[in-house]
Amino acid sequence: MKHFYLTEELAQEISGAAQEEQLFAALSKAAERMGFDHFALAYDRRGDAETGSLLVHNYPDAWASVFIGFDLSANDPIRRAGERSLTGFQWCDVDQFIPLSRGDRQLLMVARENGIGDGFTVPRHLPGEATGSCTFVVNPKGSVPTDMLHSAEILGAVALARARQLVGTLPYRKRAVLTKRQRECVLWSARGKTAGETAGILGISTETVVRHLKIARDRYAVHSGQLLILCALFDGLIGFSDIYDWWRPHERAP
Amino acid sequence: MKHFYLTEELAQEISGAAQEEQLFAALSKAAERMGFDHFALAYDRRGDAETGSLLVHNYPDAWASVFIGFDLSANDPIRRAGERSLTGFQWCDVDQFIPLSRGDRQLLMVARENGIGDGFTVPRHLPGEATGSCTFVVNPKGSVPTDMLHSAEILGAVALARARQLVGTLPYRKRAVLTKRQRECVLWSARGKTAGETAGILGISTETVVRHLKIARDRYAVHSGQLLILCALFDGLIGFSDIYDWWRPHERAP
DNA sequence: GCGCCTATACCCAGAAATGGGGATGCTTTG
DNA sequence: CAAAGCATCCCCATTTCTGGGTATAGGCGC
Repeated sequence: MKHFYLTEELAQEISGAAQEEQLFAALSKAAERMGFDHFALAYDRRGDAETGSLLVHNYPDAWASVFIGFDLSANDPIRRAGERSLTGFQWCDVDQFIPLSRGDRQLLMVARENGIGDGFTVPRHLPGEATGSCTFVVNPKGSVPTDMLHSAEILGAVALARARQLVGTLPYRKRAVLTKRQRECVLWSARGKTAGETAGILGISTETVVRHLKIARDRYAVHSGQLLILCALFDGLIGFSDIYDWWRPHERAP
Repeated sequence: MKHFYLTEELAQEISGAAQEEQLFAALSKAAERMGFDHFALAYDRRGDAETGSLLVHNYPDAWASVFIGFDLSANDPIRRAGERSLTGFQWCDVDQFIPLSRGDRQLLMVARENGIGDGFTVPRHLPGEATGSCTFVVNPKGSVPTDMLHSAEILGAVALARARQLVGTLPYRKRAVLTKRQRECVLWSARGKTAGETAGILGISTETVVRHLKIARDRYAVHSGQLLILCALFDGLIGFSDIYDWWRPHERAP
């Protein structure tokens, strides 16, 4: 496969980028070599806009100023589609992932007028920590080099992993010392049970459950049950999958 | 690169698997060809344990029965690490992602006694929809074929994408299940603020905050504030770092 | 044995959440 | 344009949480 060595070389460069500038250079080169005209790498660690996000791109100035200036990203259908795909996808296929509203189509039209044609986006998500995407774009007149999508998928993933390293992960916090019983009470609380229900499940009195939860809150020095389970979740005392099945999927308004 | 054609061929087989049995066969073959002894593919679409999850593996019977029978997966450190990594990772490196408790190490020891040595796990997450992982494992005496990790990463991702297709996607739900104001209220709630405090922060009445939170709970069809913020967290409406600074590191009892 | 921690249980009082009802402007969307 | 959704405010009653005090029994290590 003729592209393999190229991909390998570009991946090395991307993952070796020590700073944003080098990442820019490496991705610019990667996009060009693959036959794309632009790239955009966005990594968003939630909550901390200053140090928690990274946006590197070589979009045309016109589009960049429109897209970022007007904060169109909030309604970006590509971003929404990225939340529904495990793998990279071509923009012309987004309607396979999400329905496009009139506003969405309009946004894509405006993009086209600003030099942004079709594209290929590699999404990655870390539940509770961050979302990111790496996009390669061609001009409106050009077409996506479909024989390079495999490479684009790999390079996008590499770039996102590097972005996460540059941005930094969330600081680690040591596990709290909760006893077994306390953890059980926290877990059932996280599953939406009231103290009374938990008492029934564990076969102890409501008062005791209340007491366990109070001690757990004290341990974490928080004053609300919400924060308590977030602490426990972040500590790894409980995991998302411990609670997946306890809130029902339910039908939401179409 | 000598592995390239192999990877390509195996990827074709995996992504072409029409049913679970074929996926099993394709992944068995892939694991073997790469120099691994076992594989395990887990895909968990939220909320529907019966049709929403897929578990395919060729682990030794002893370990499979222990691991699944005793539901050790709930405490699996590999699973937790997978929630903290954008890319595939080797098991011997998990302590770079999460701290290992004594129980965690014990679990890994037990695994080792049951024929499960080191491994390489490819995690993928879709916030609000599912989490999955594809793992390749070597025997305790063997060692992970590090020159094949690139292939493993690709094949794991392909397998997970196929698993998602087999399991089916969740019916599309637009991201803004919650309006901006509702999200704000949820966020401050997650930060441990009461409705009254949130009202002060947002400059609206307490009643309105209460109403927003009620609507949010209704949207997710849950009955507690705890579950509400977990839903929001899982949906990606809020992130850990949104709340990280709102619960104090606090000194815990030594 | 003694101290420390844990699990268990109970009481109280105030604060907060939860689940209903209704109403008004305003923007967005089809 | 008309319908839908959003943000805002108000009322109500009930349940649950939260924080404080107190106590007994058992396990564990020193």
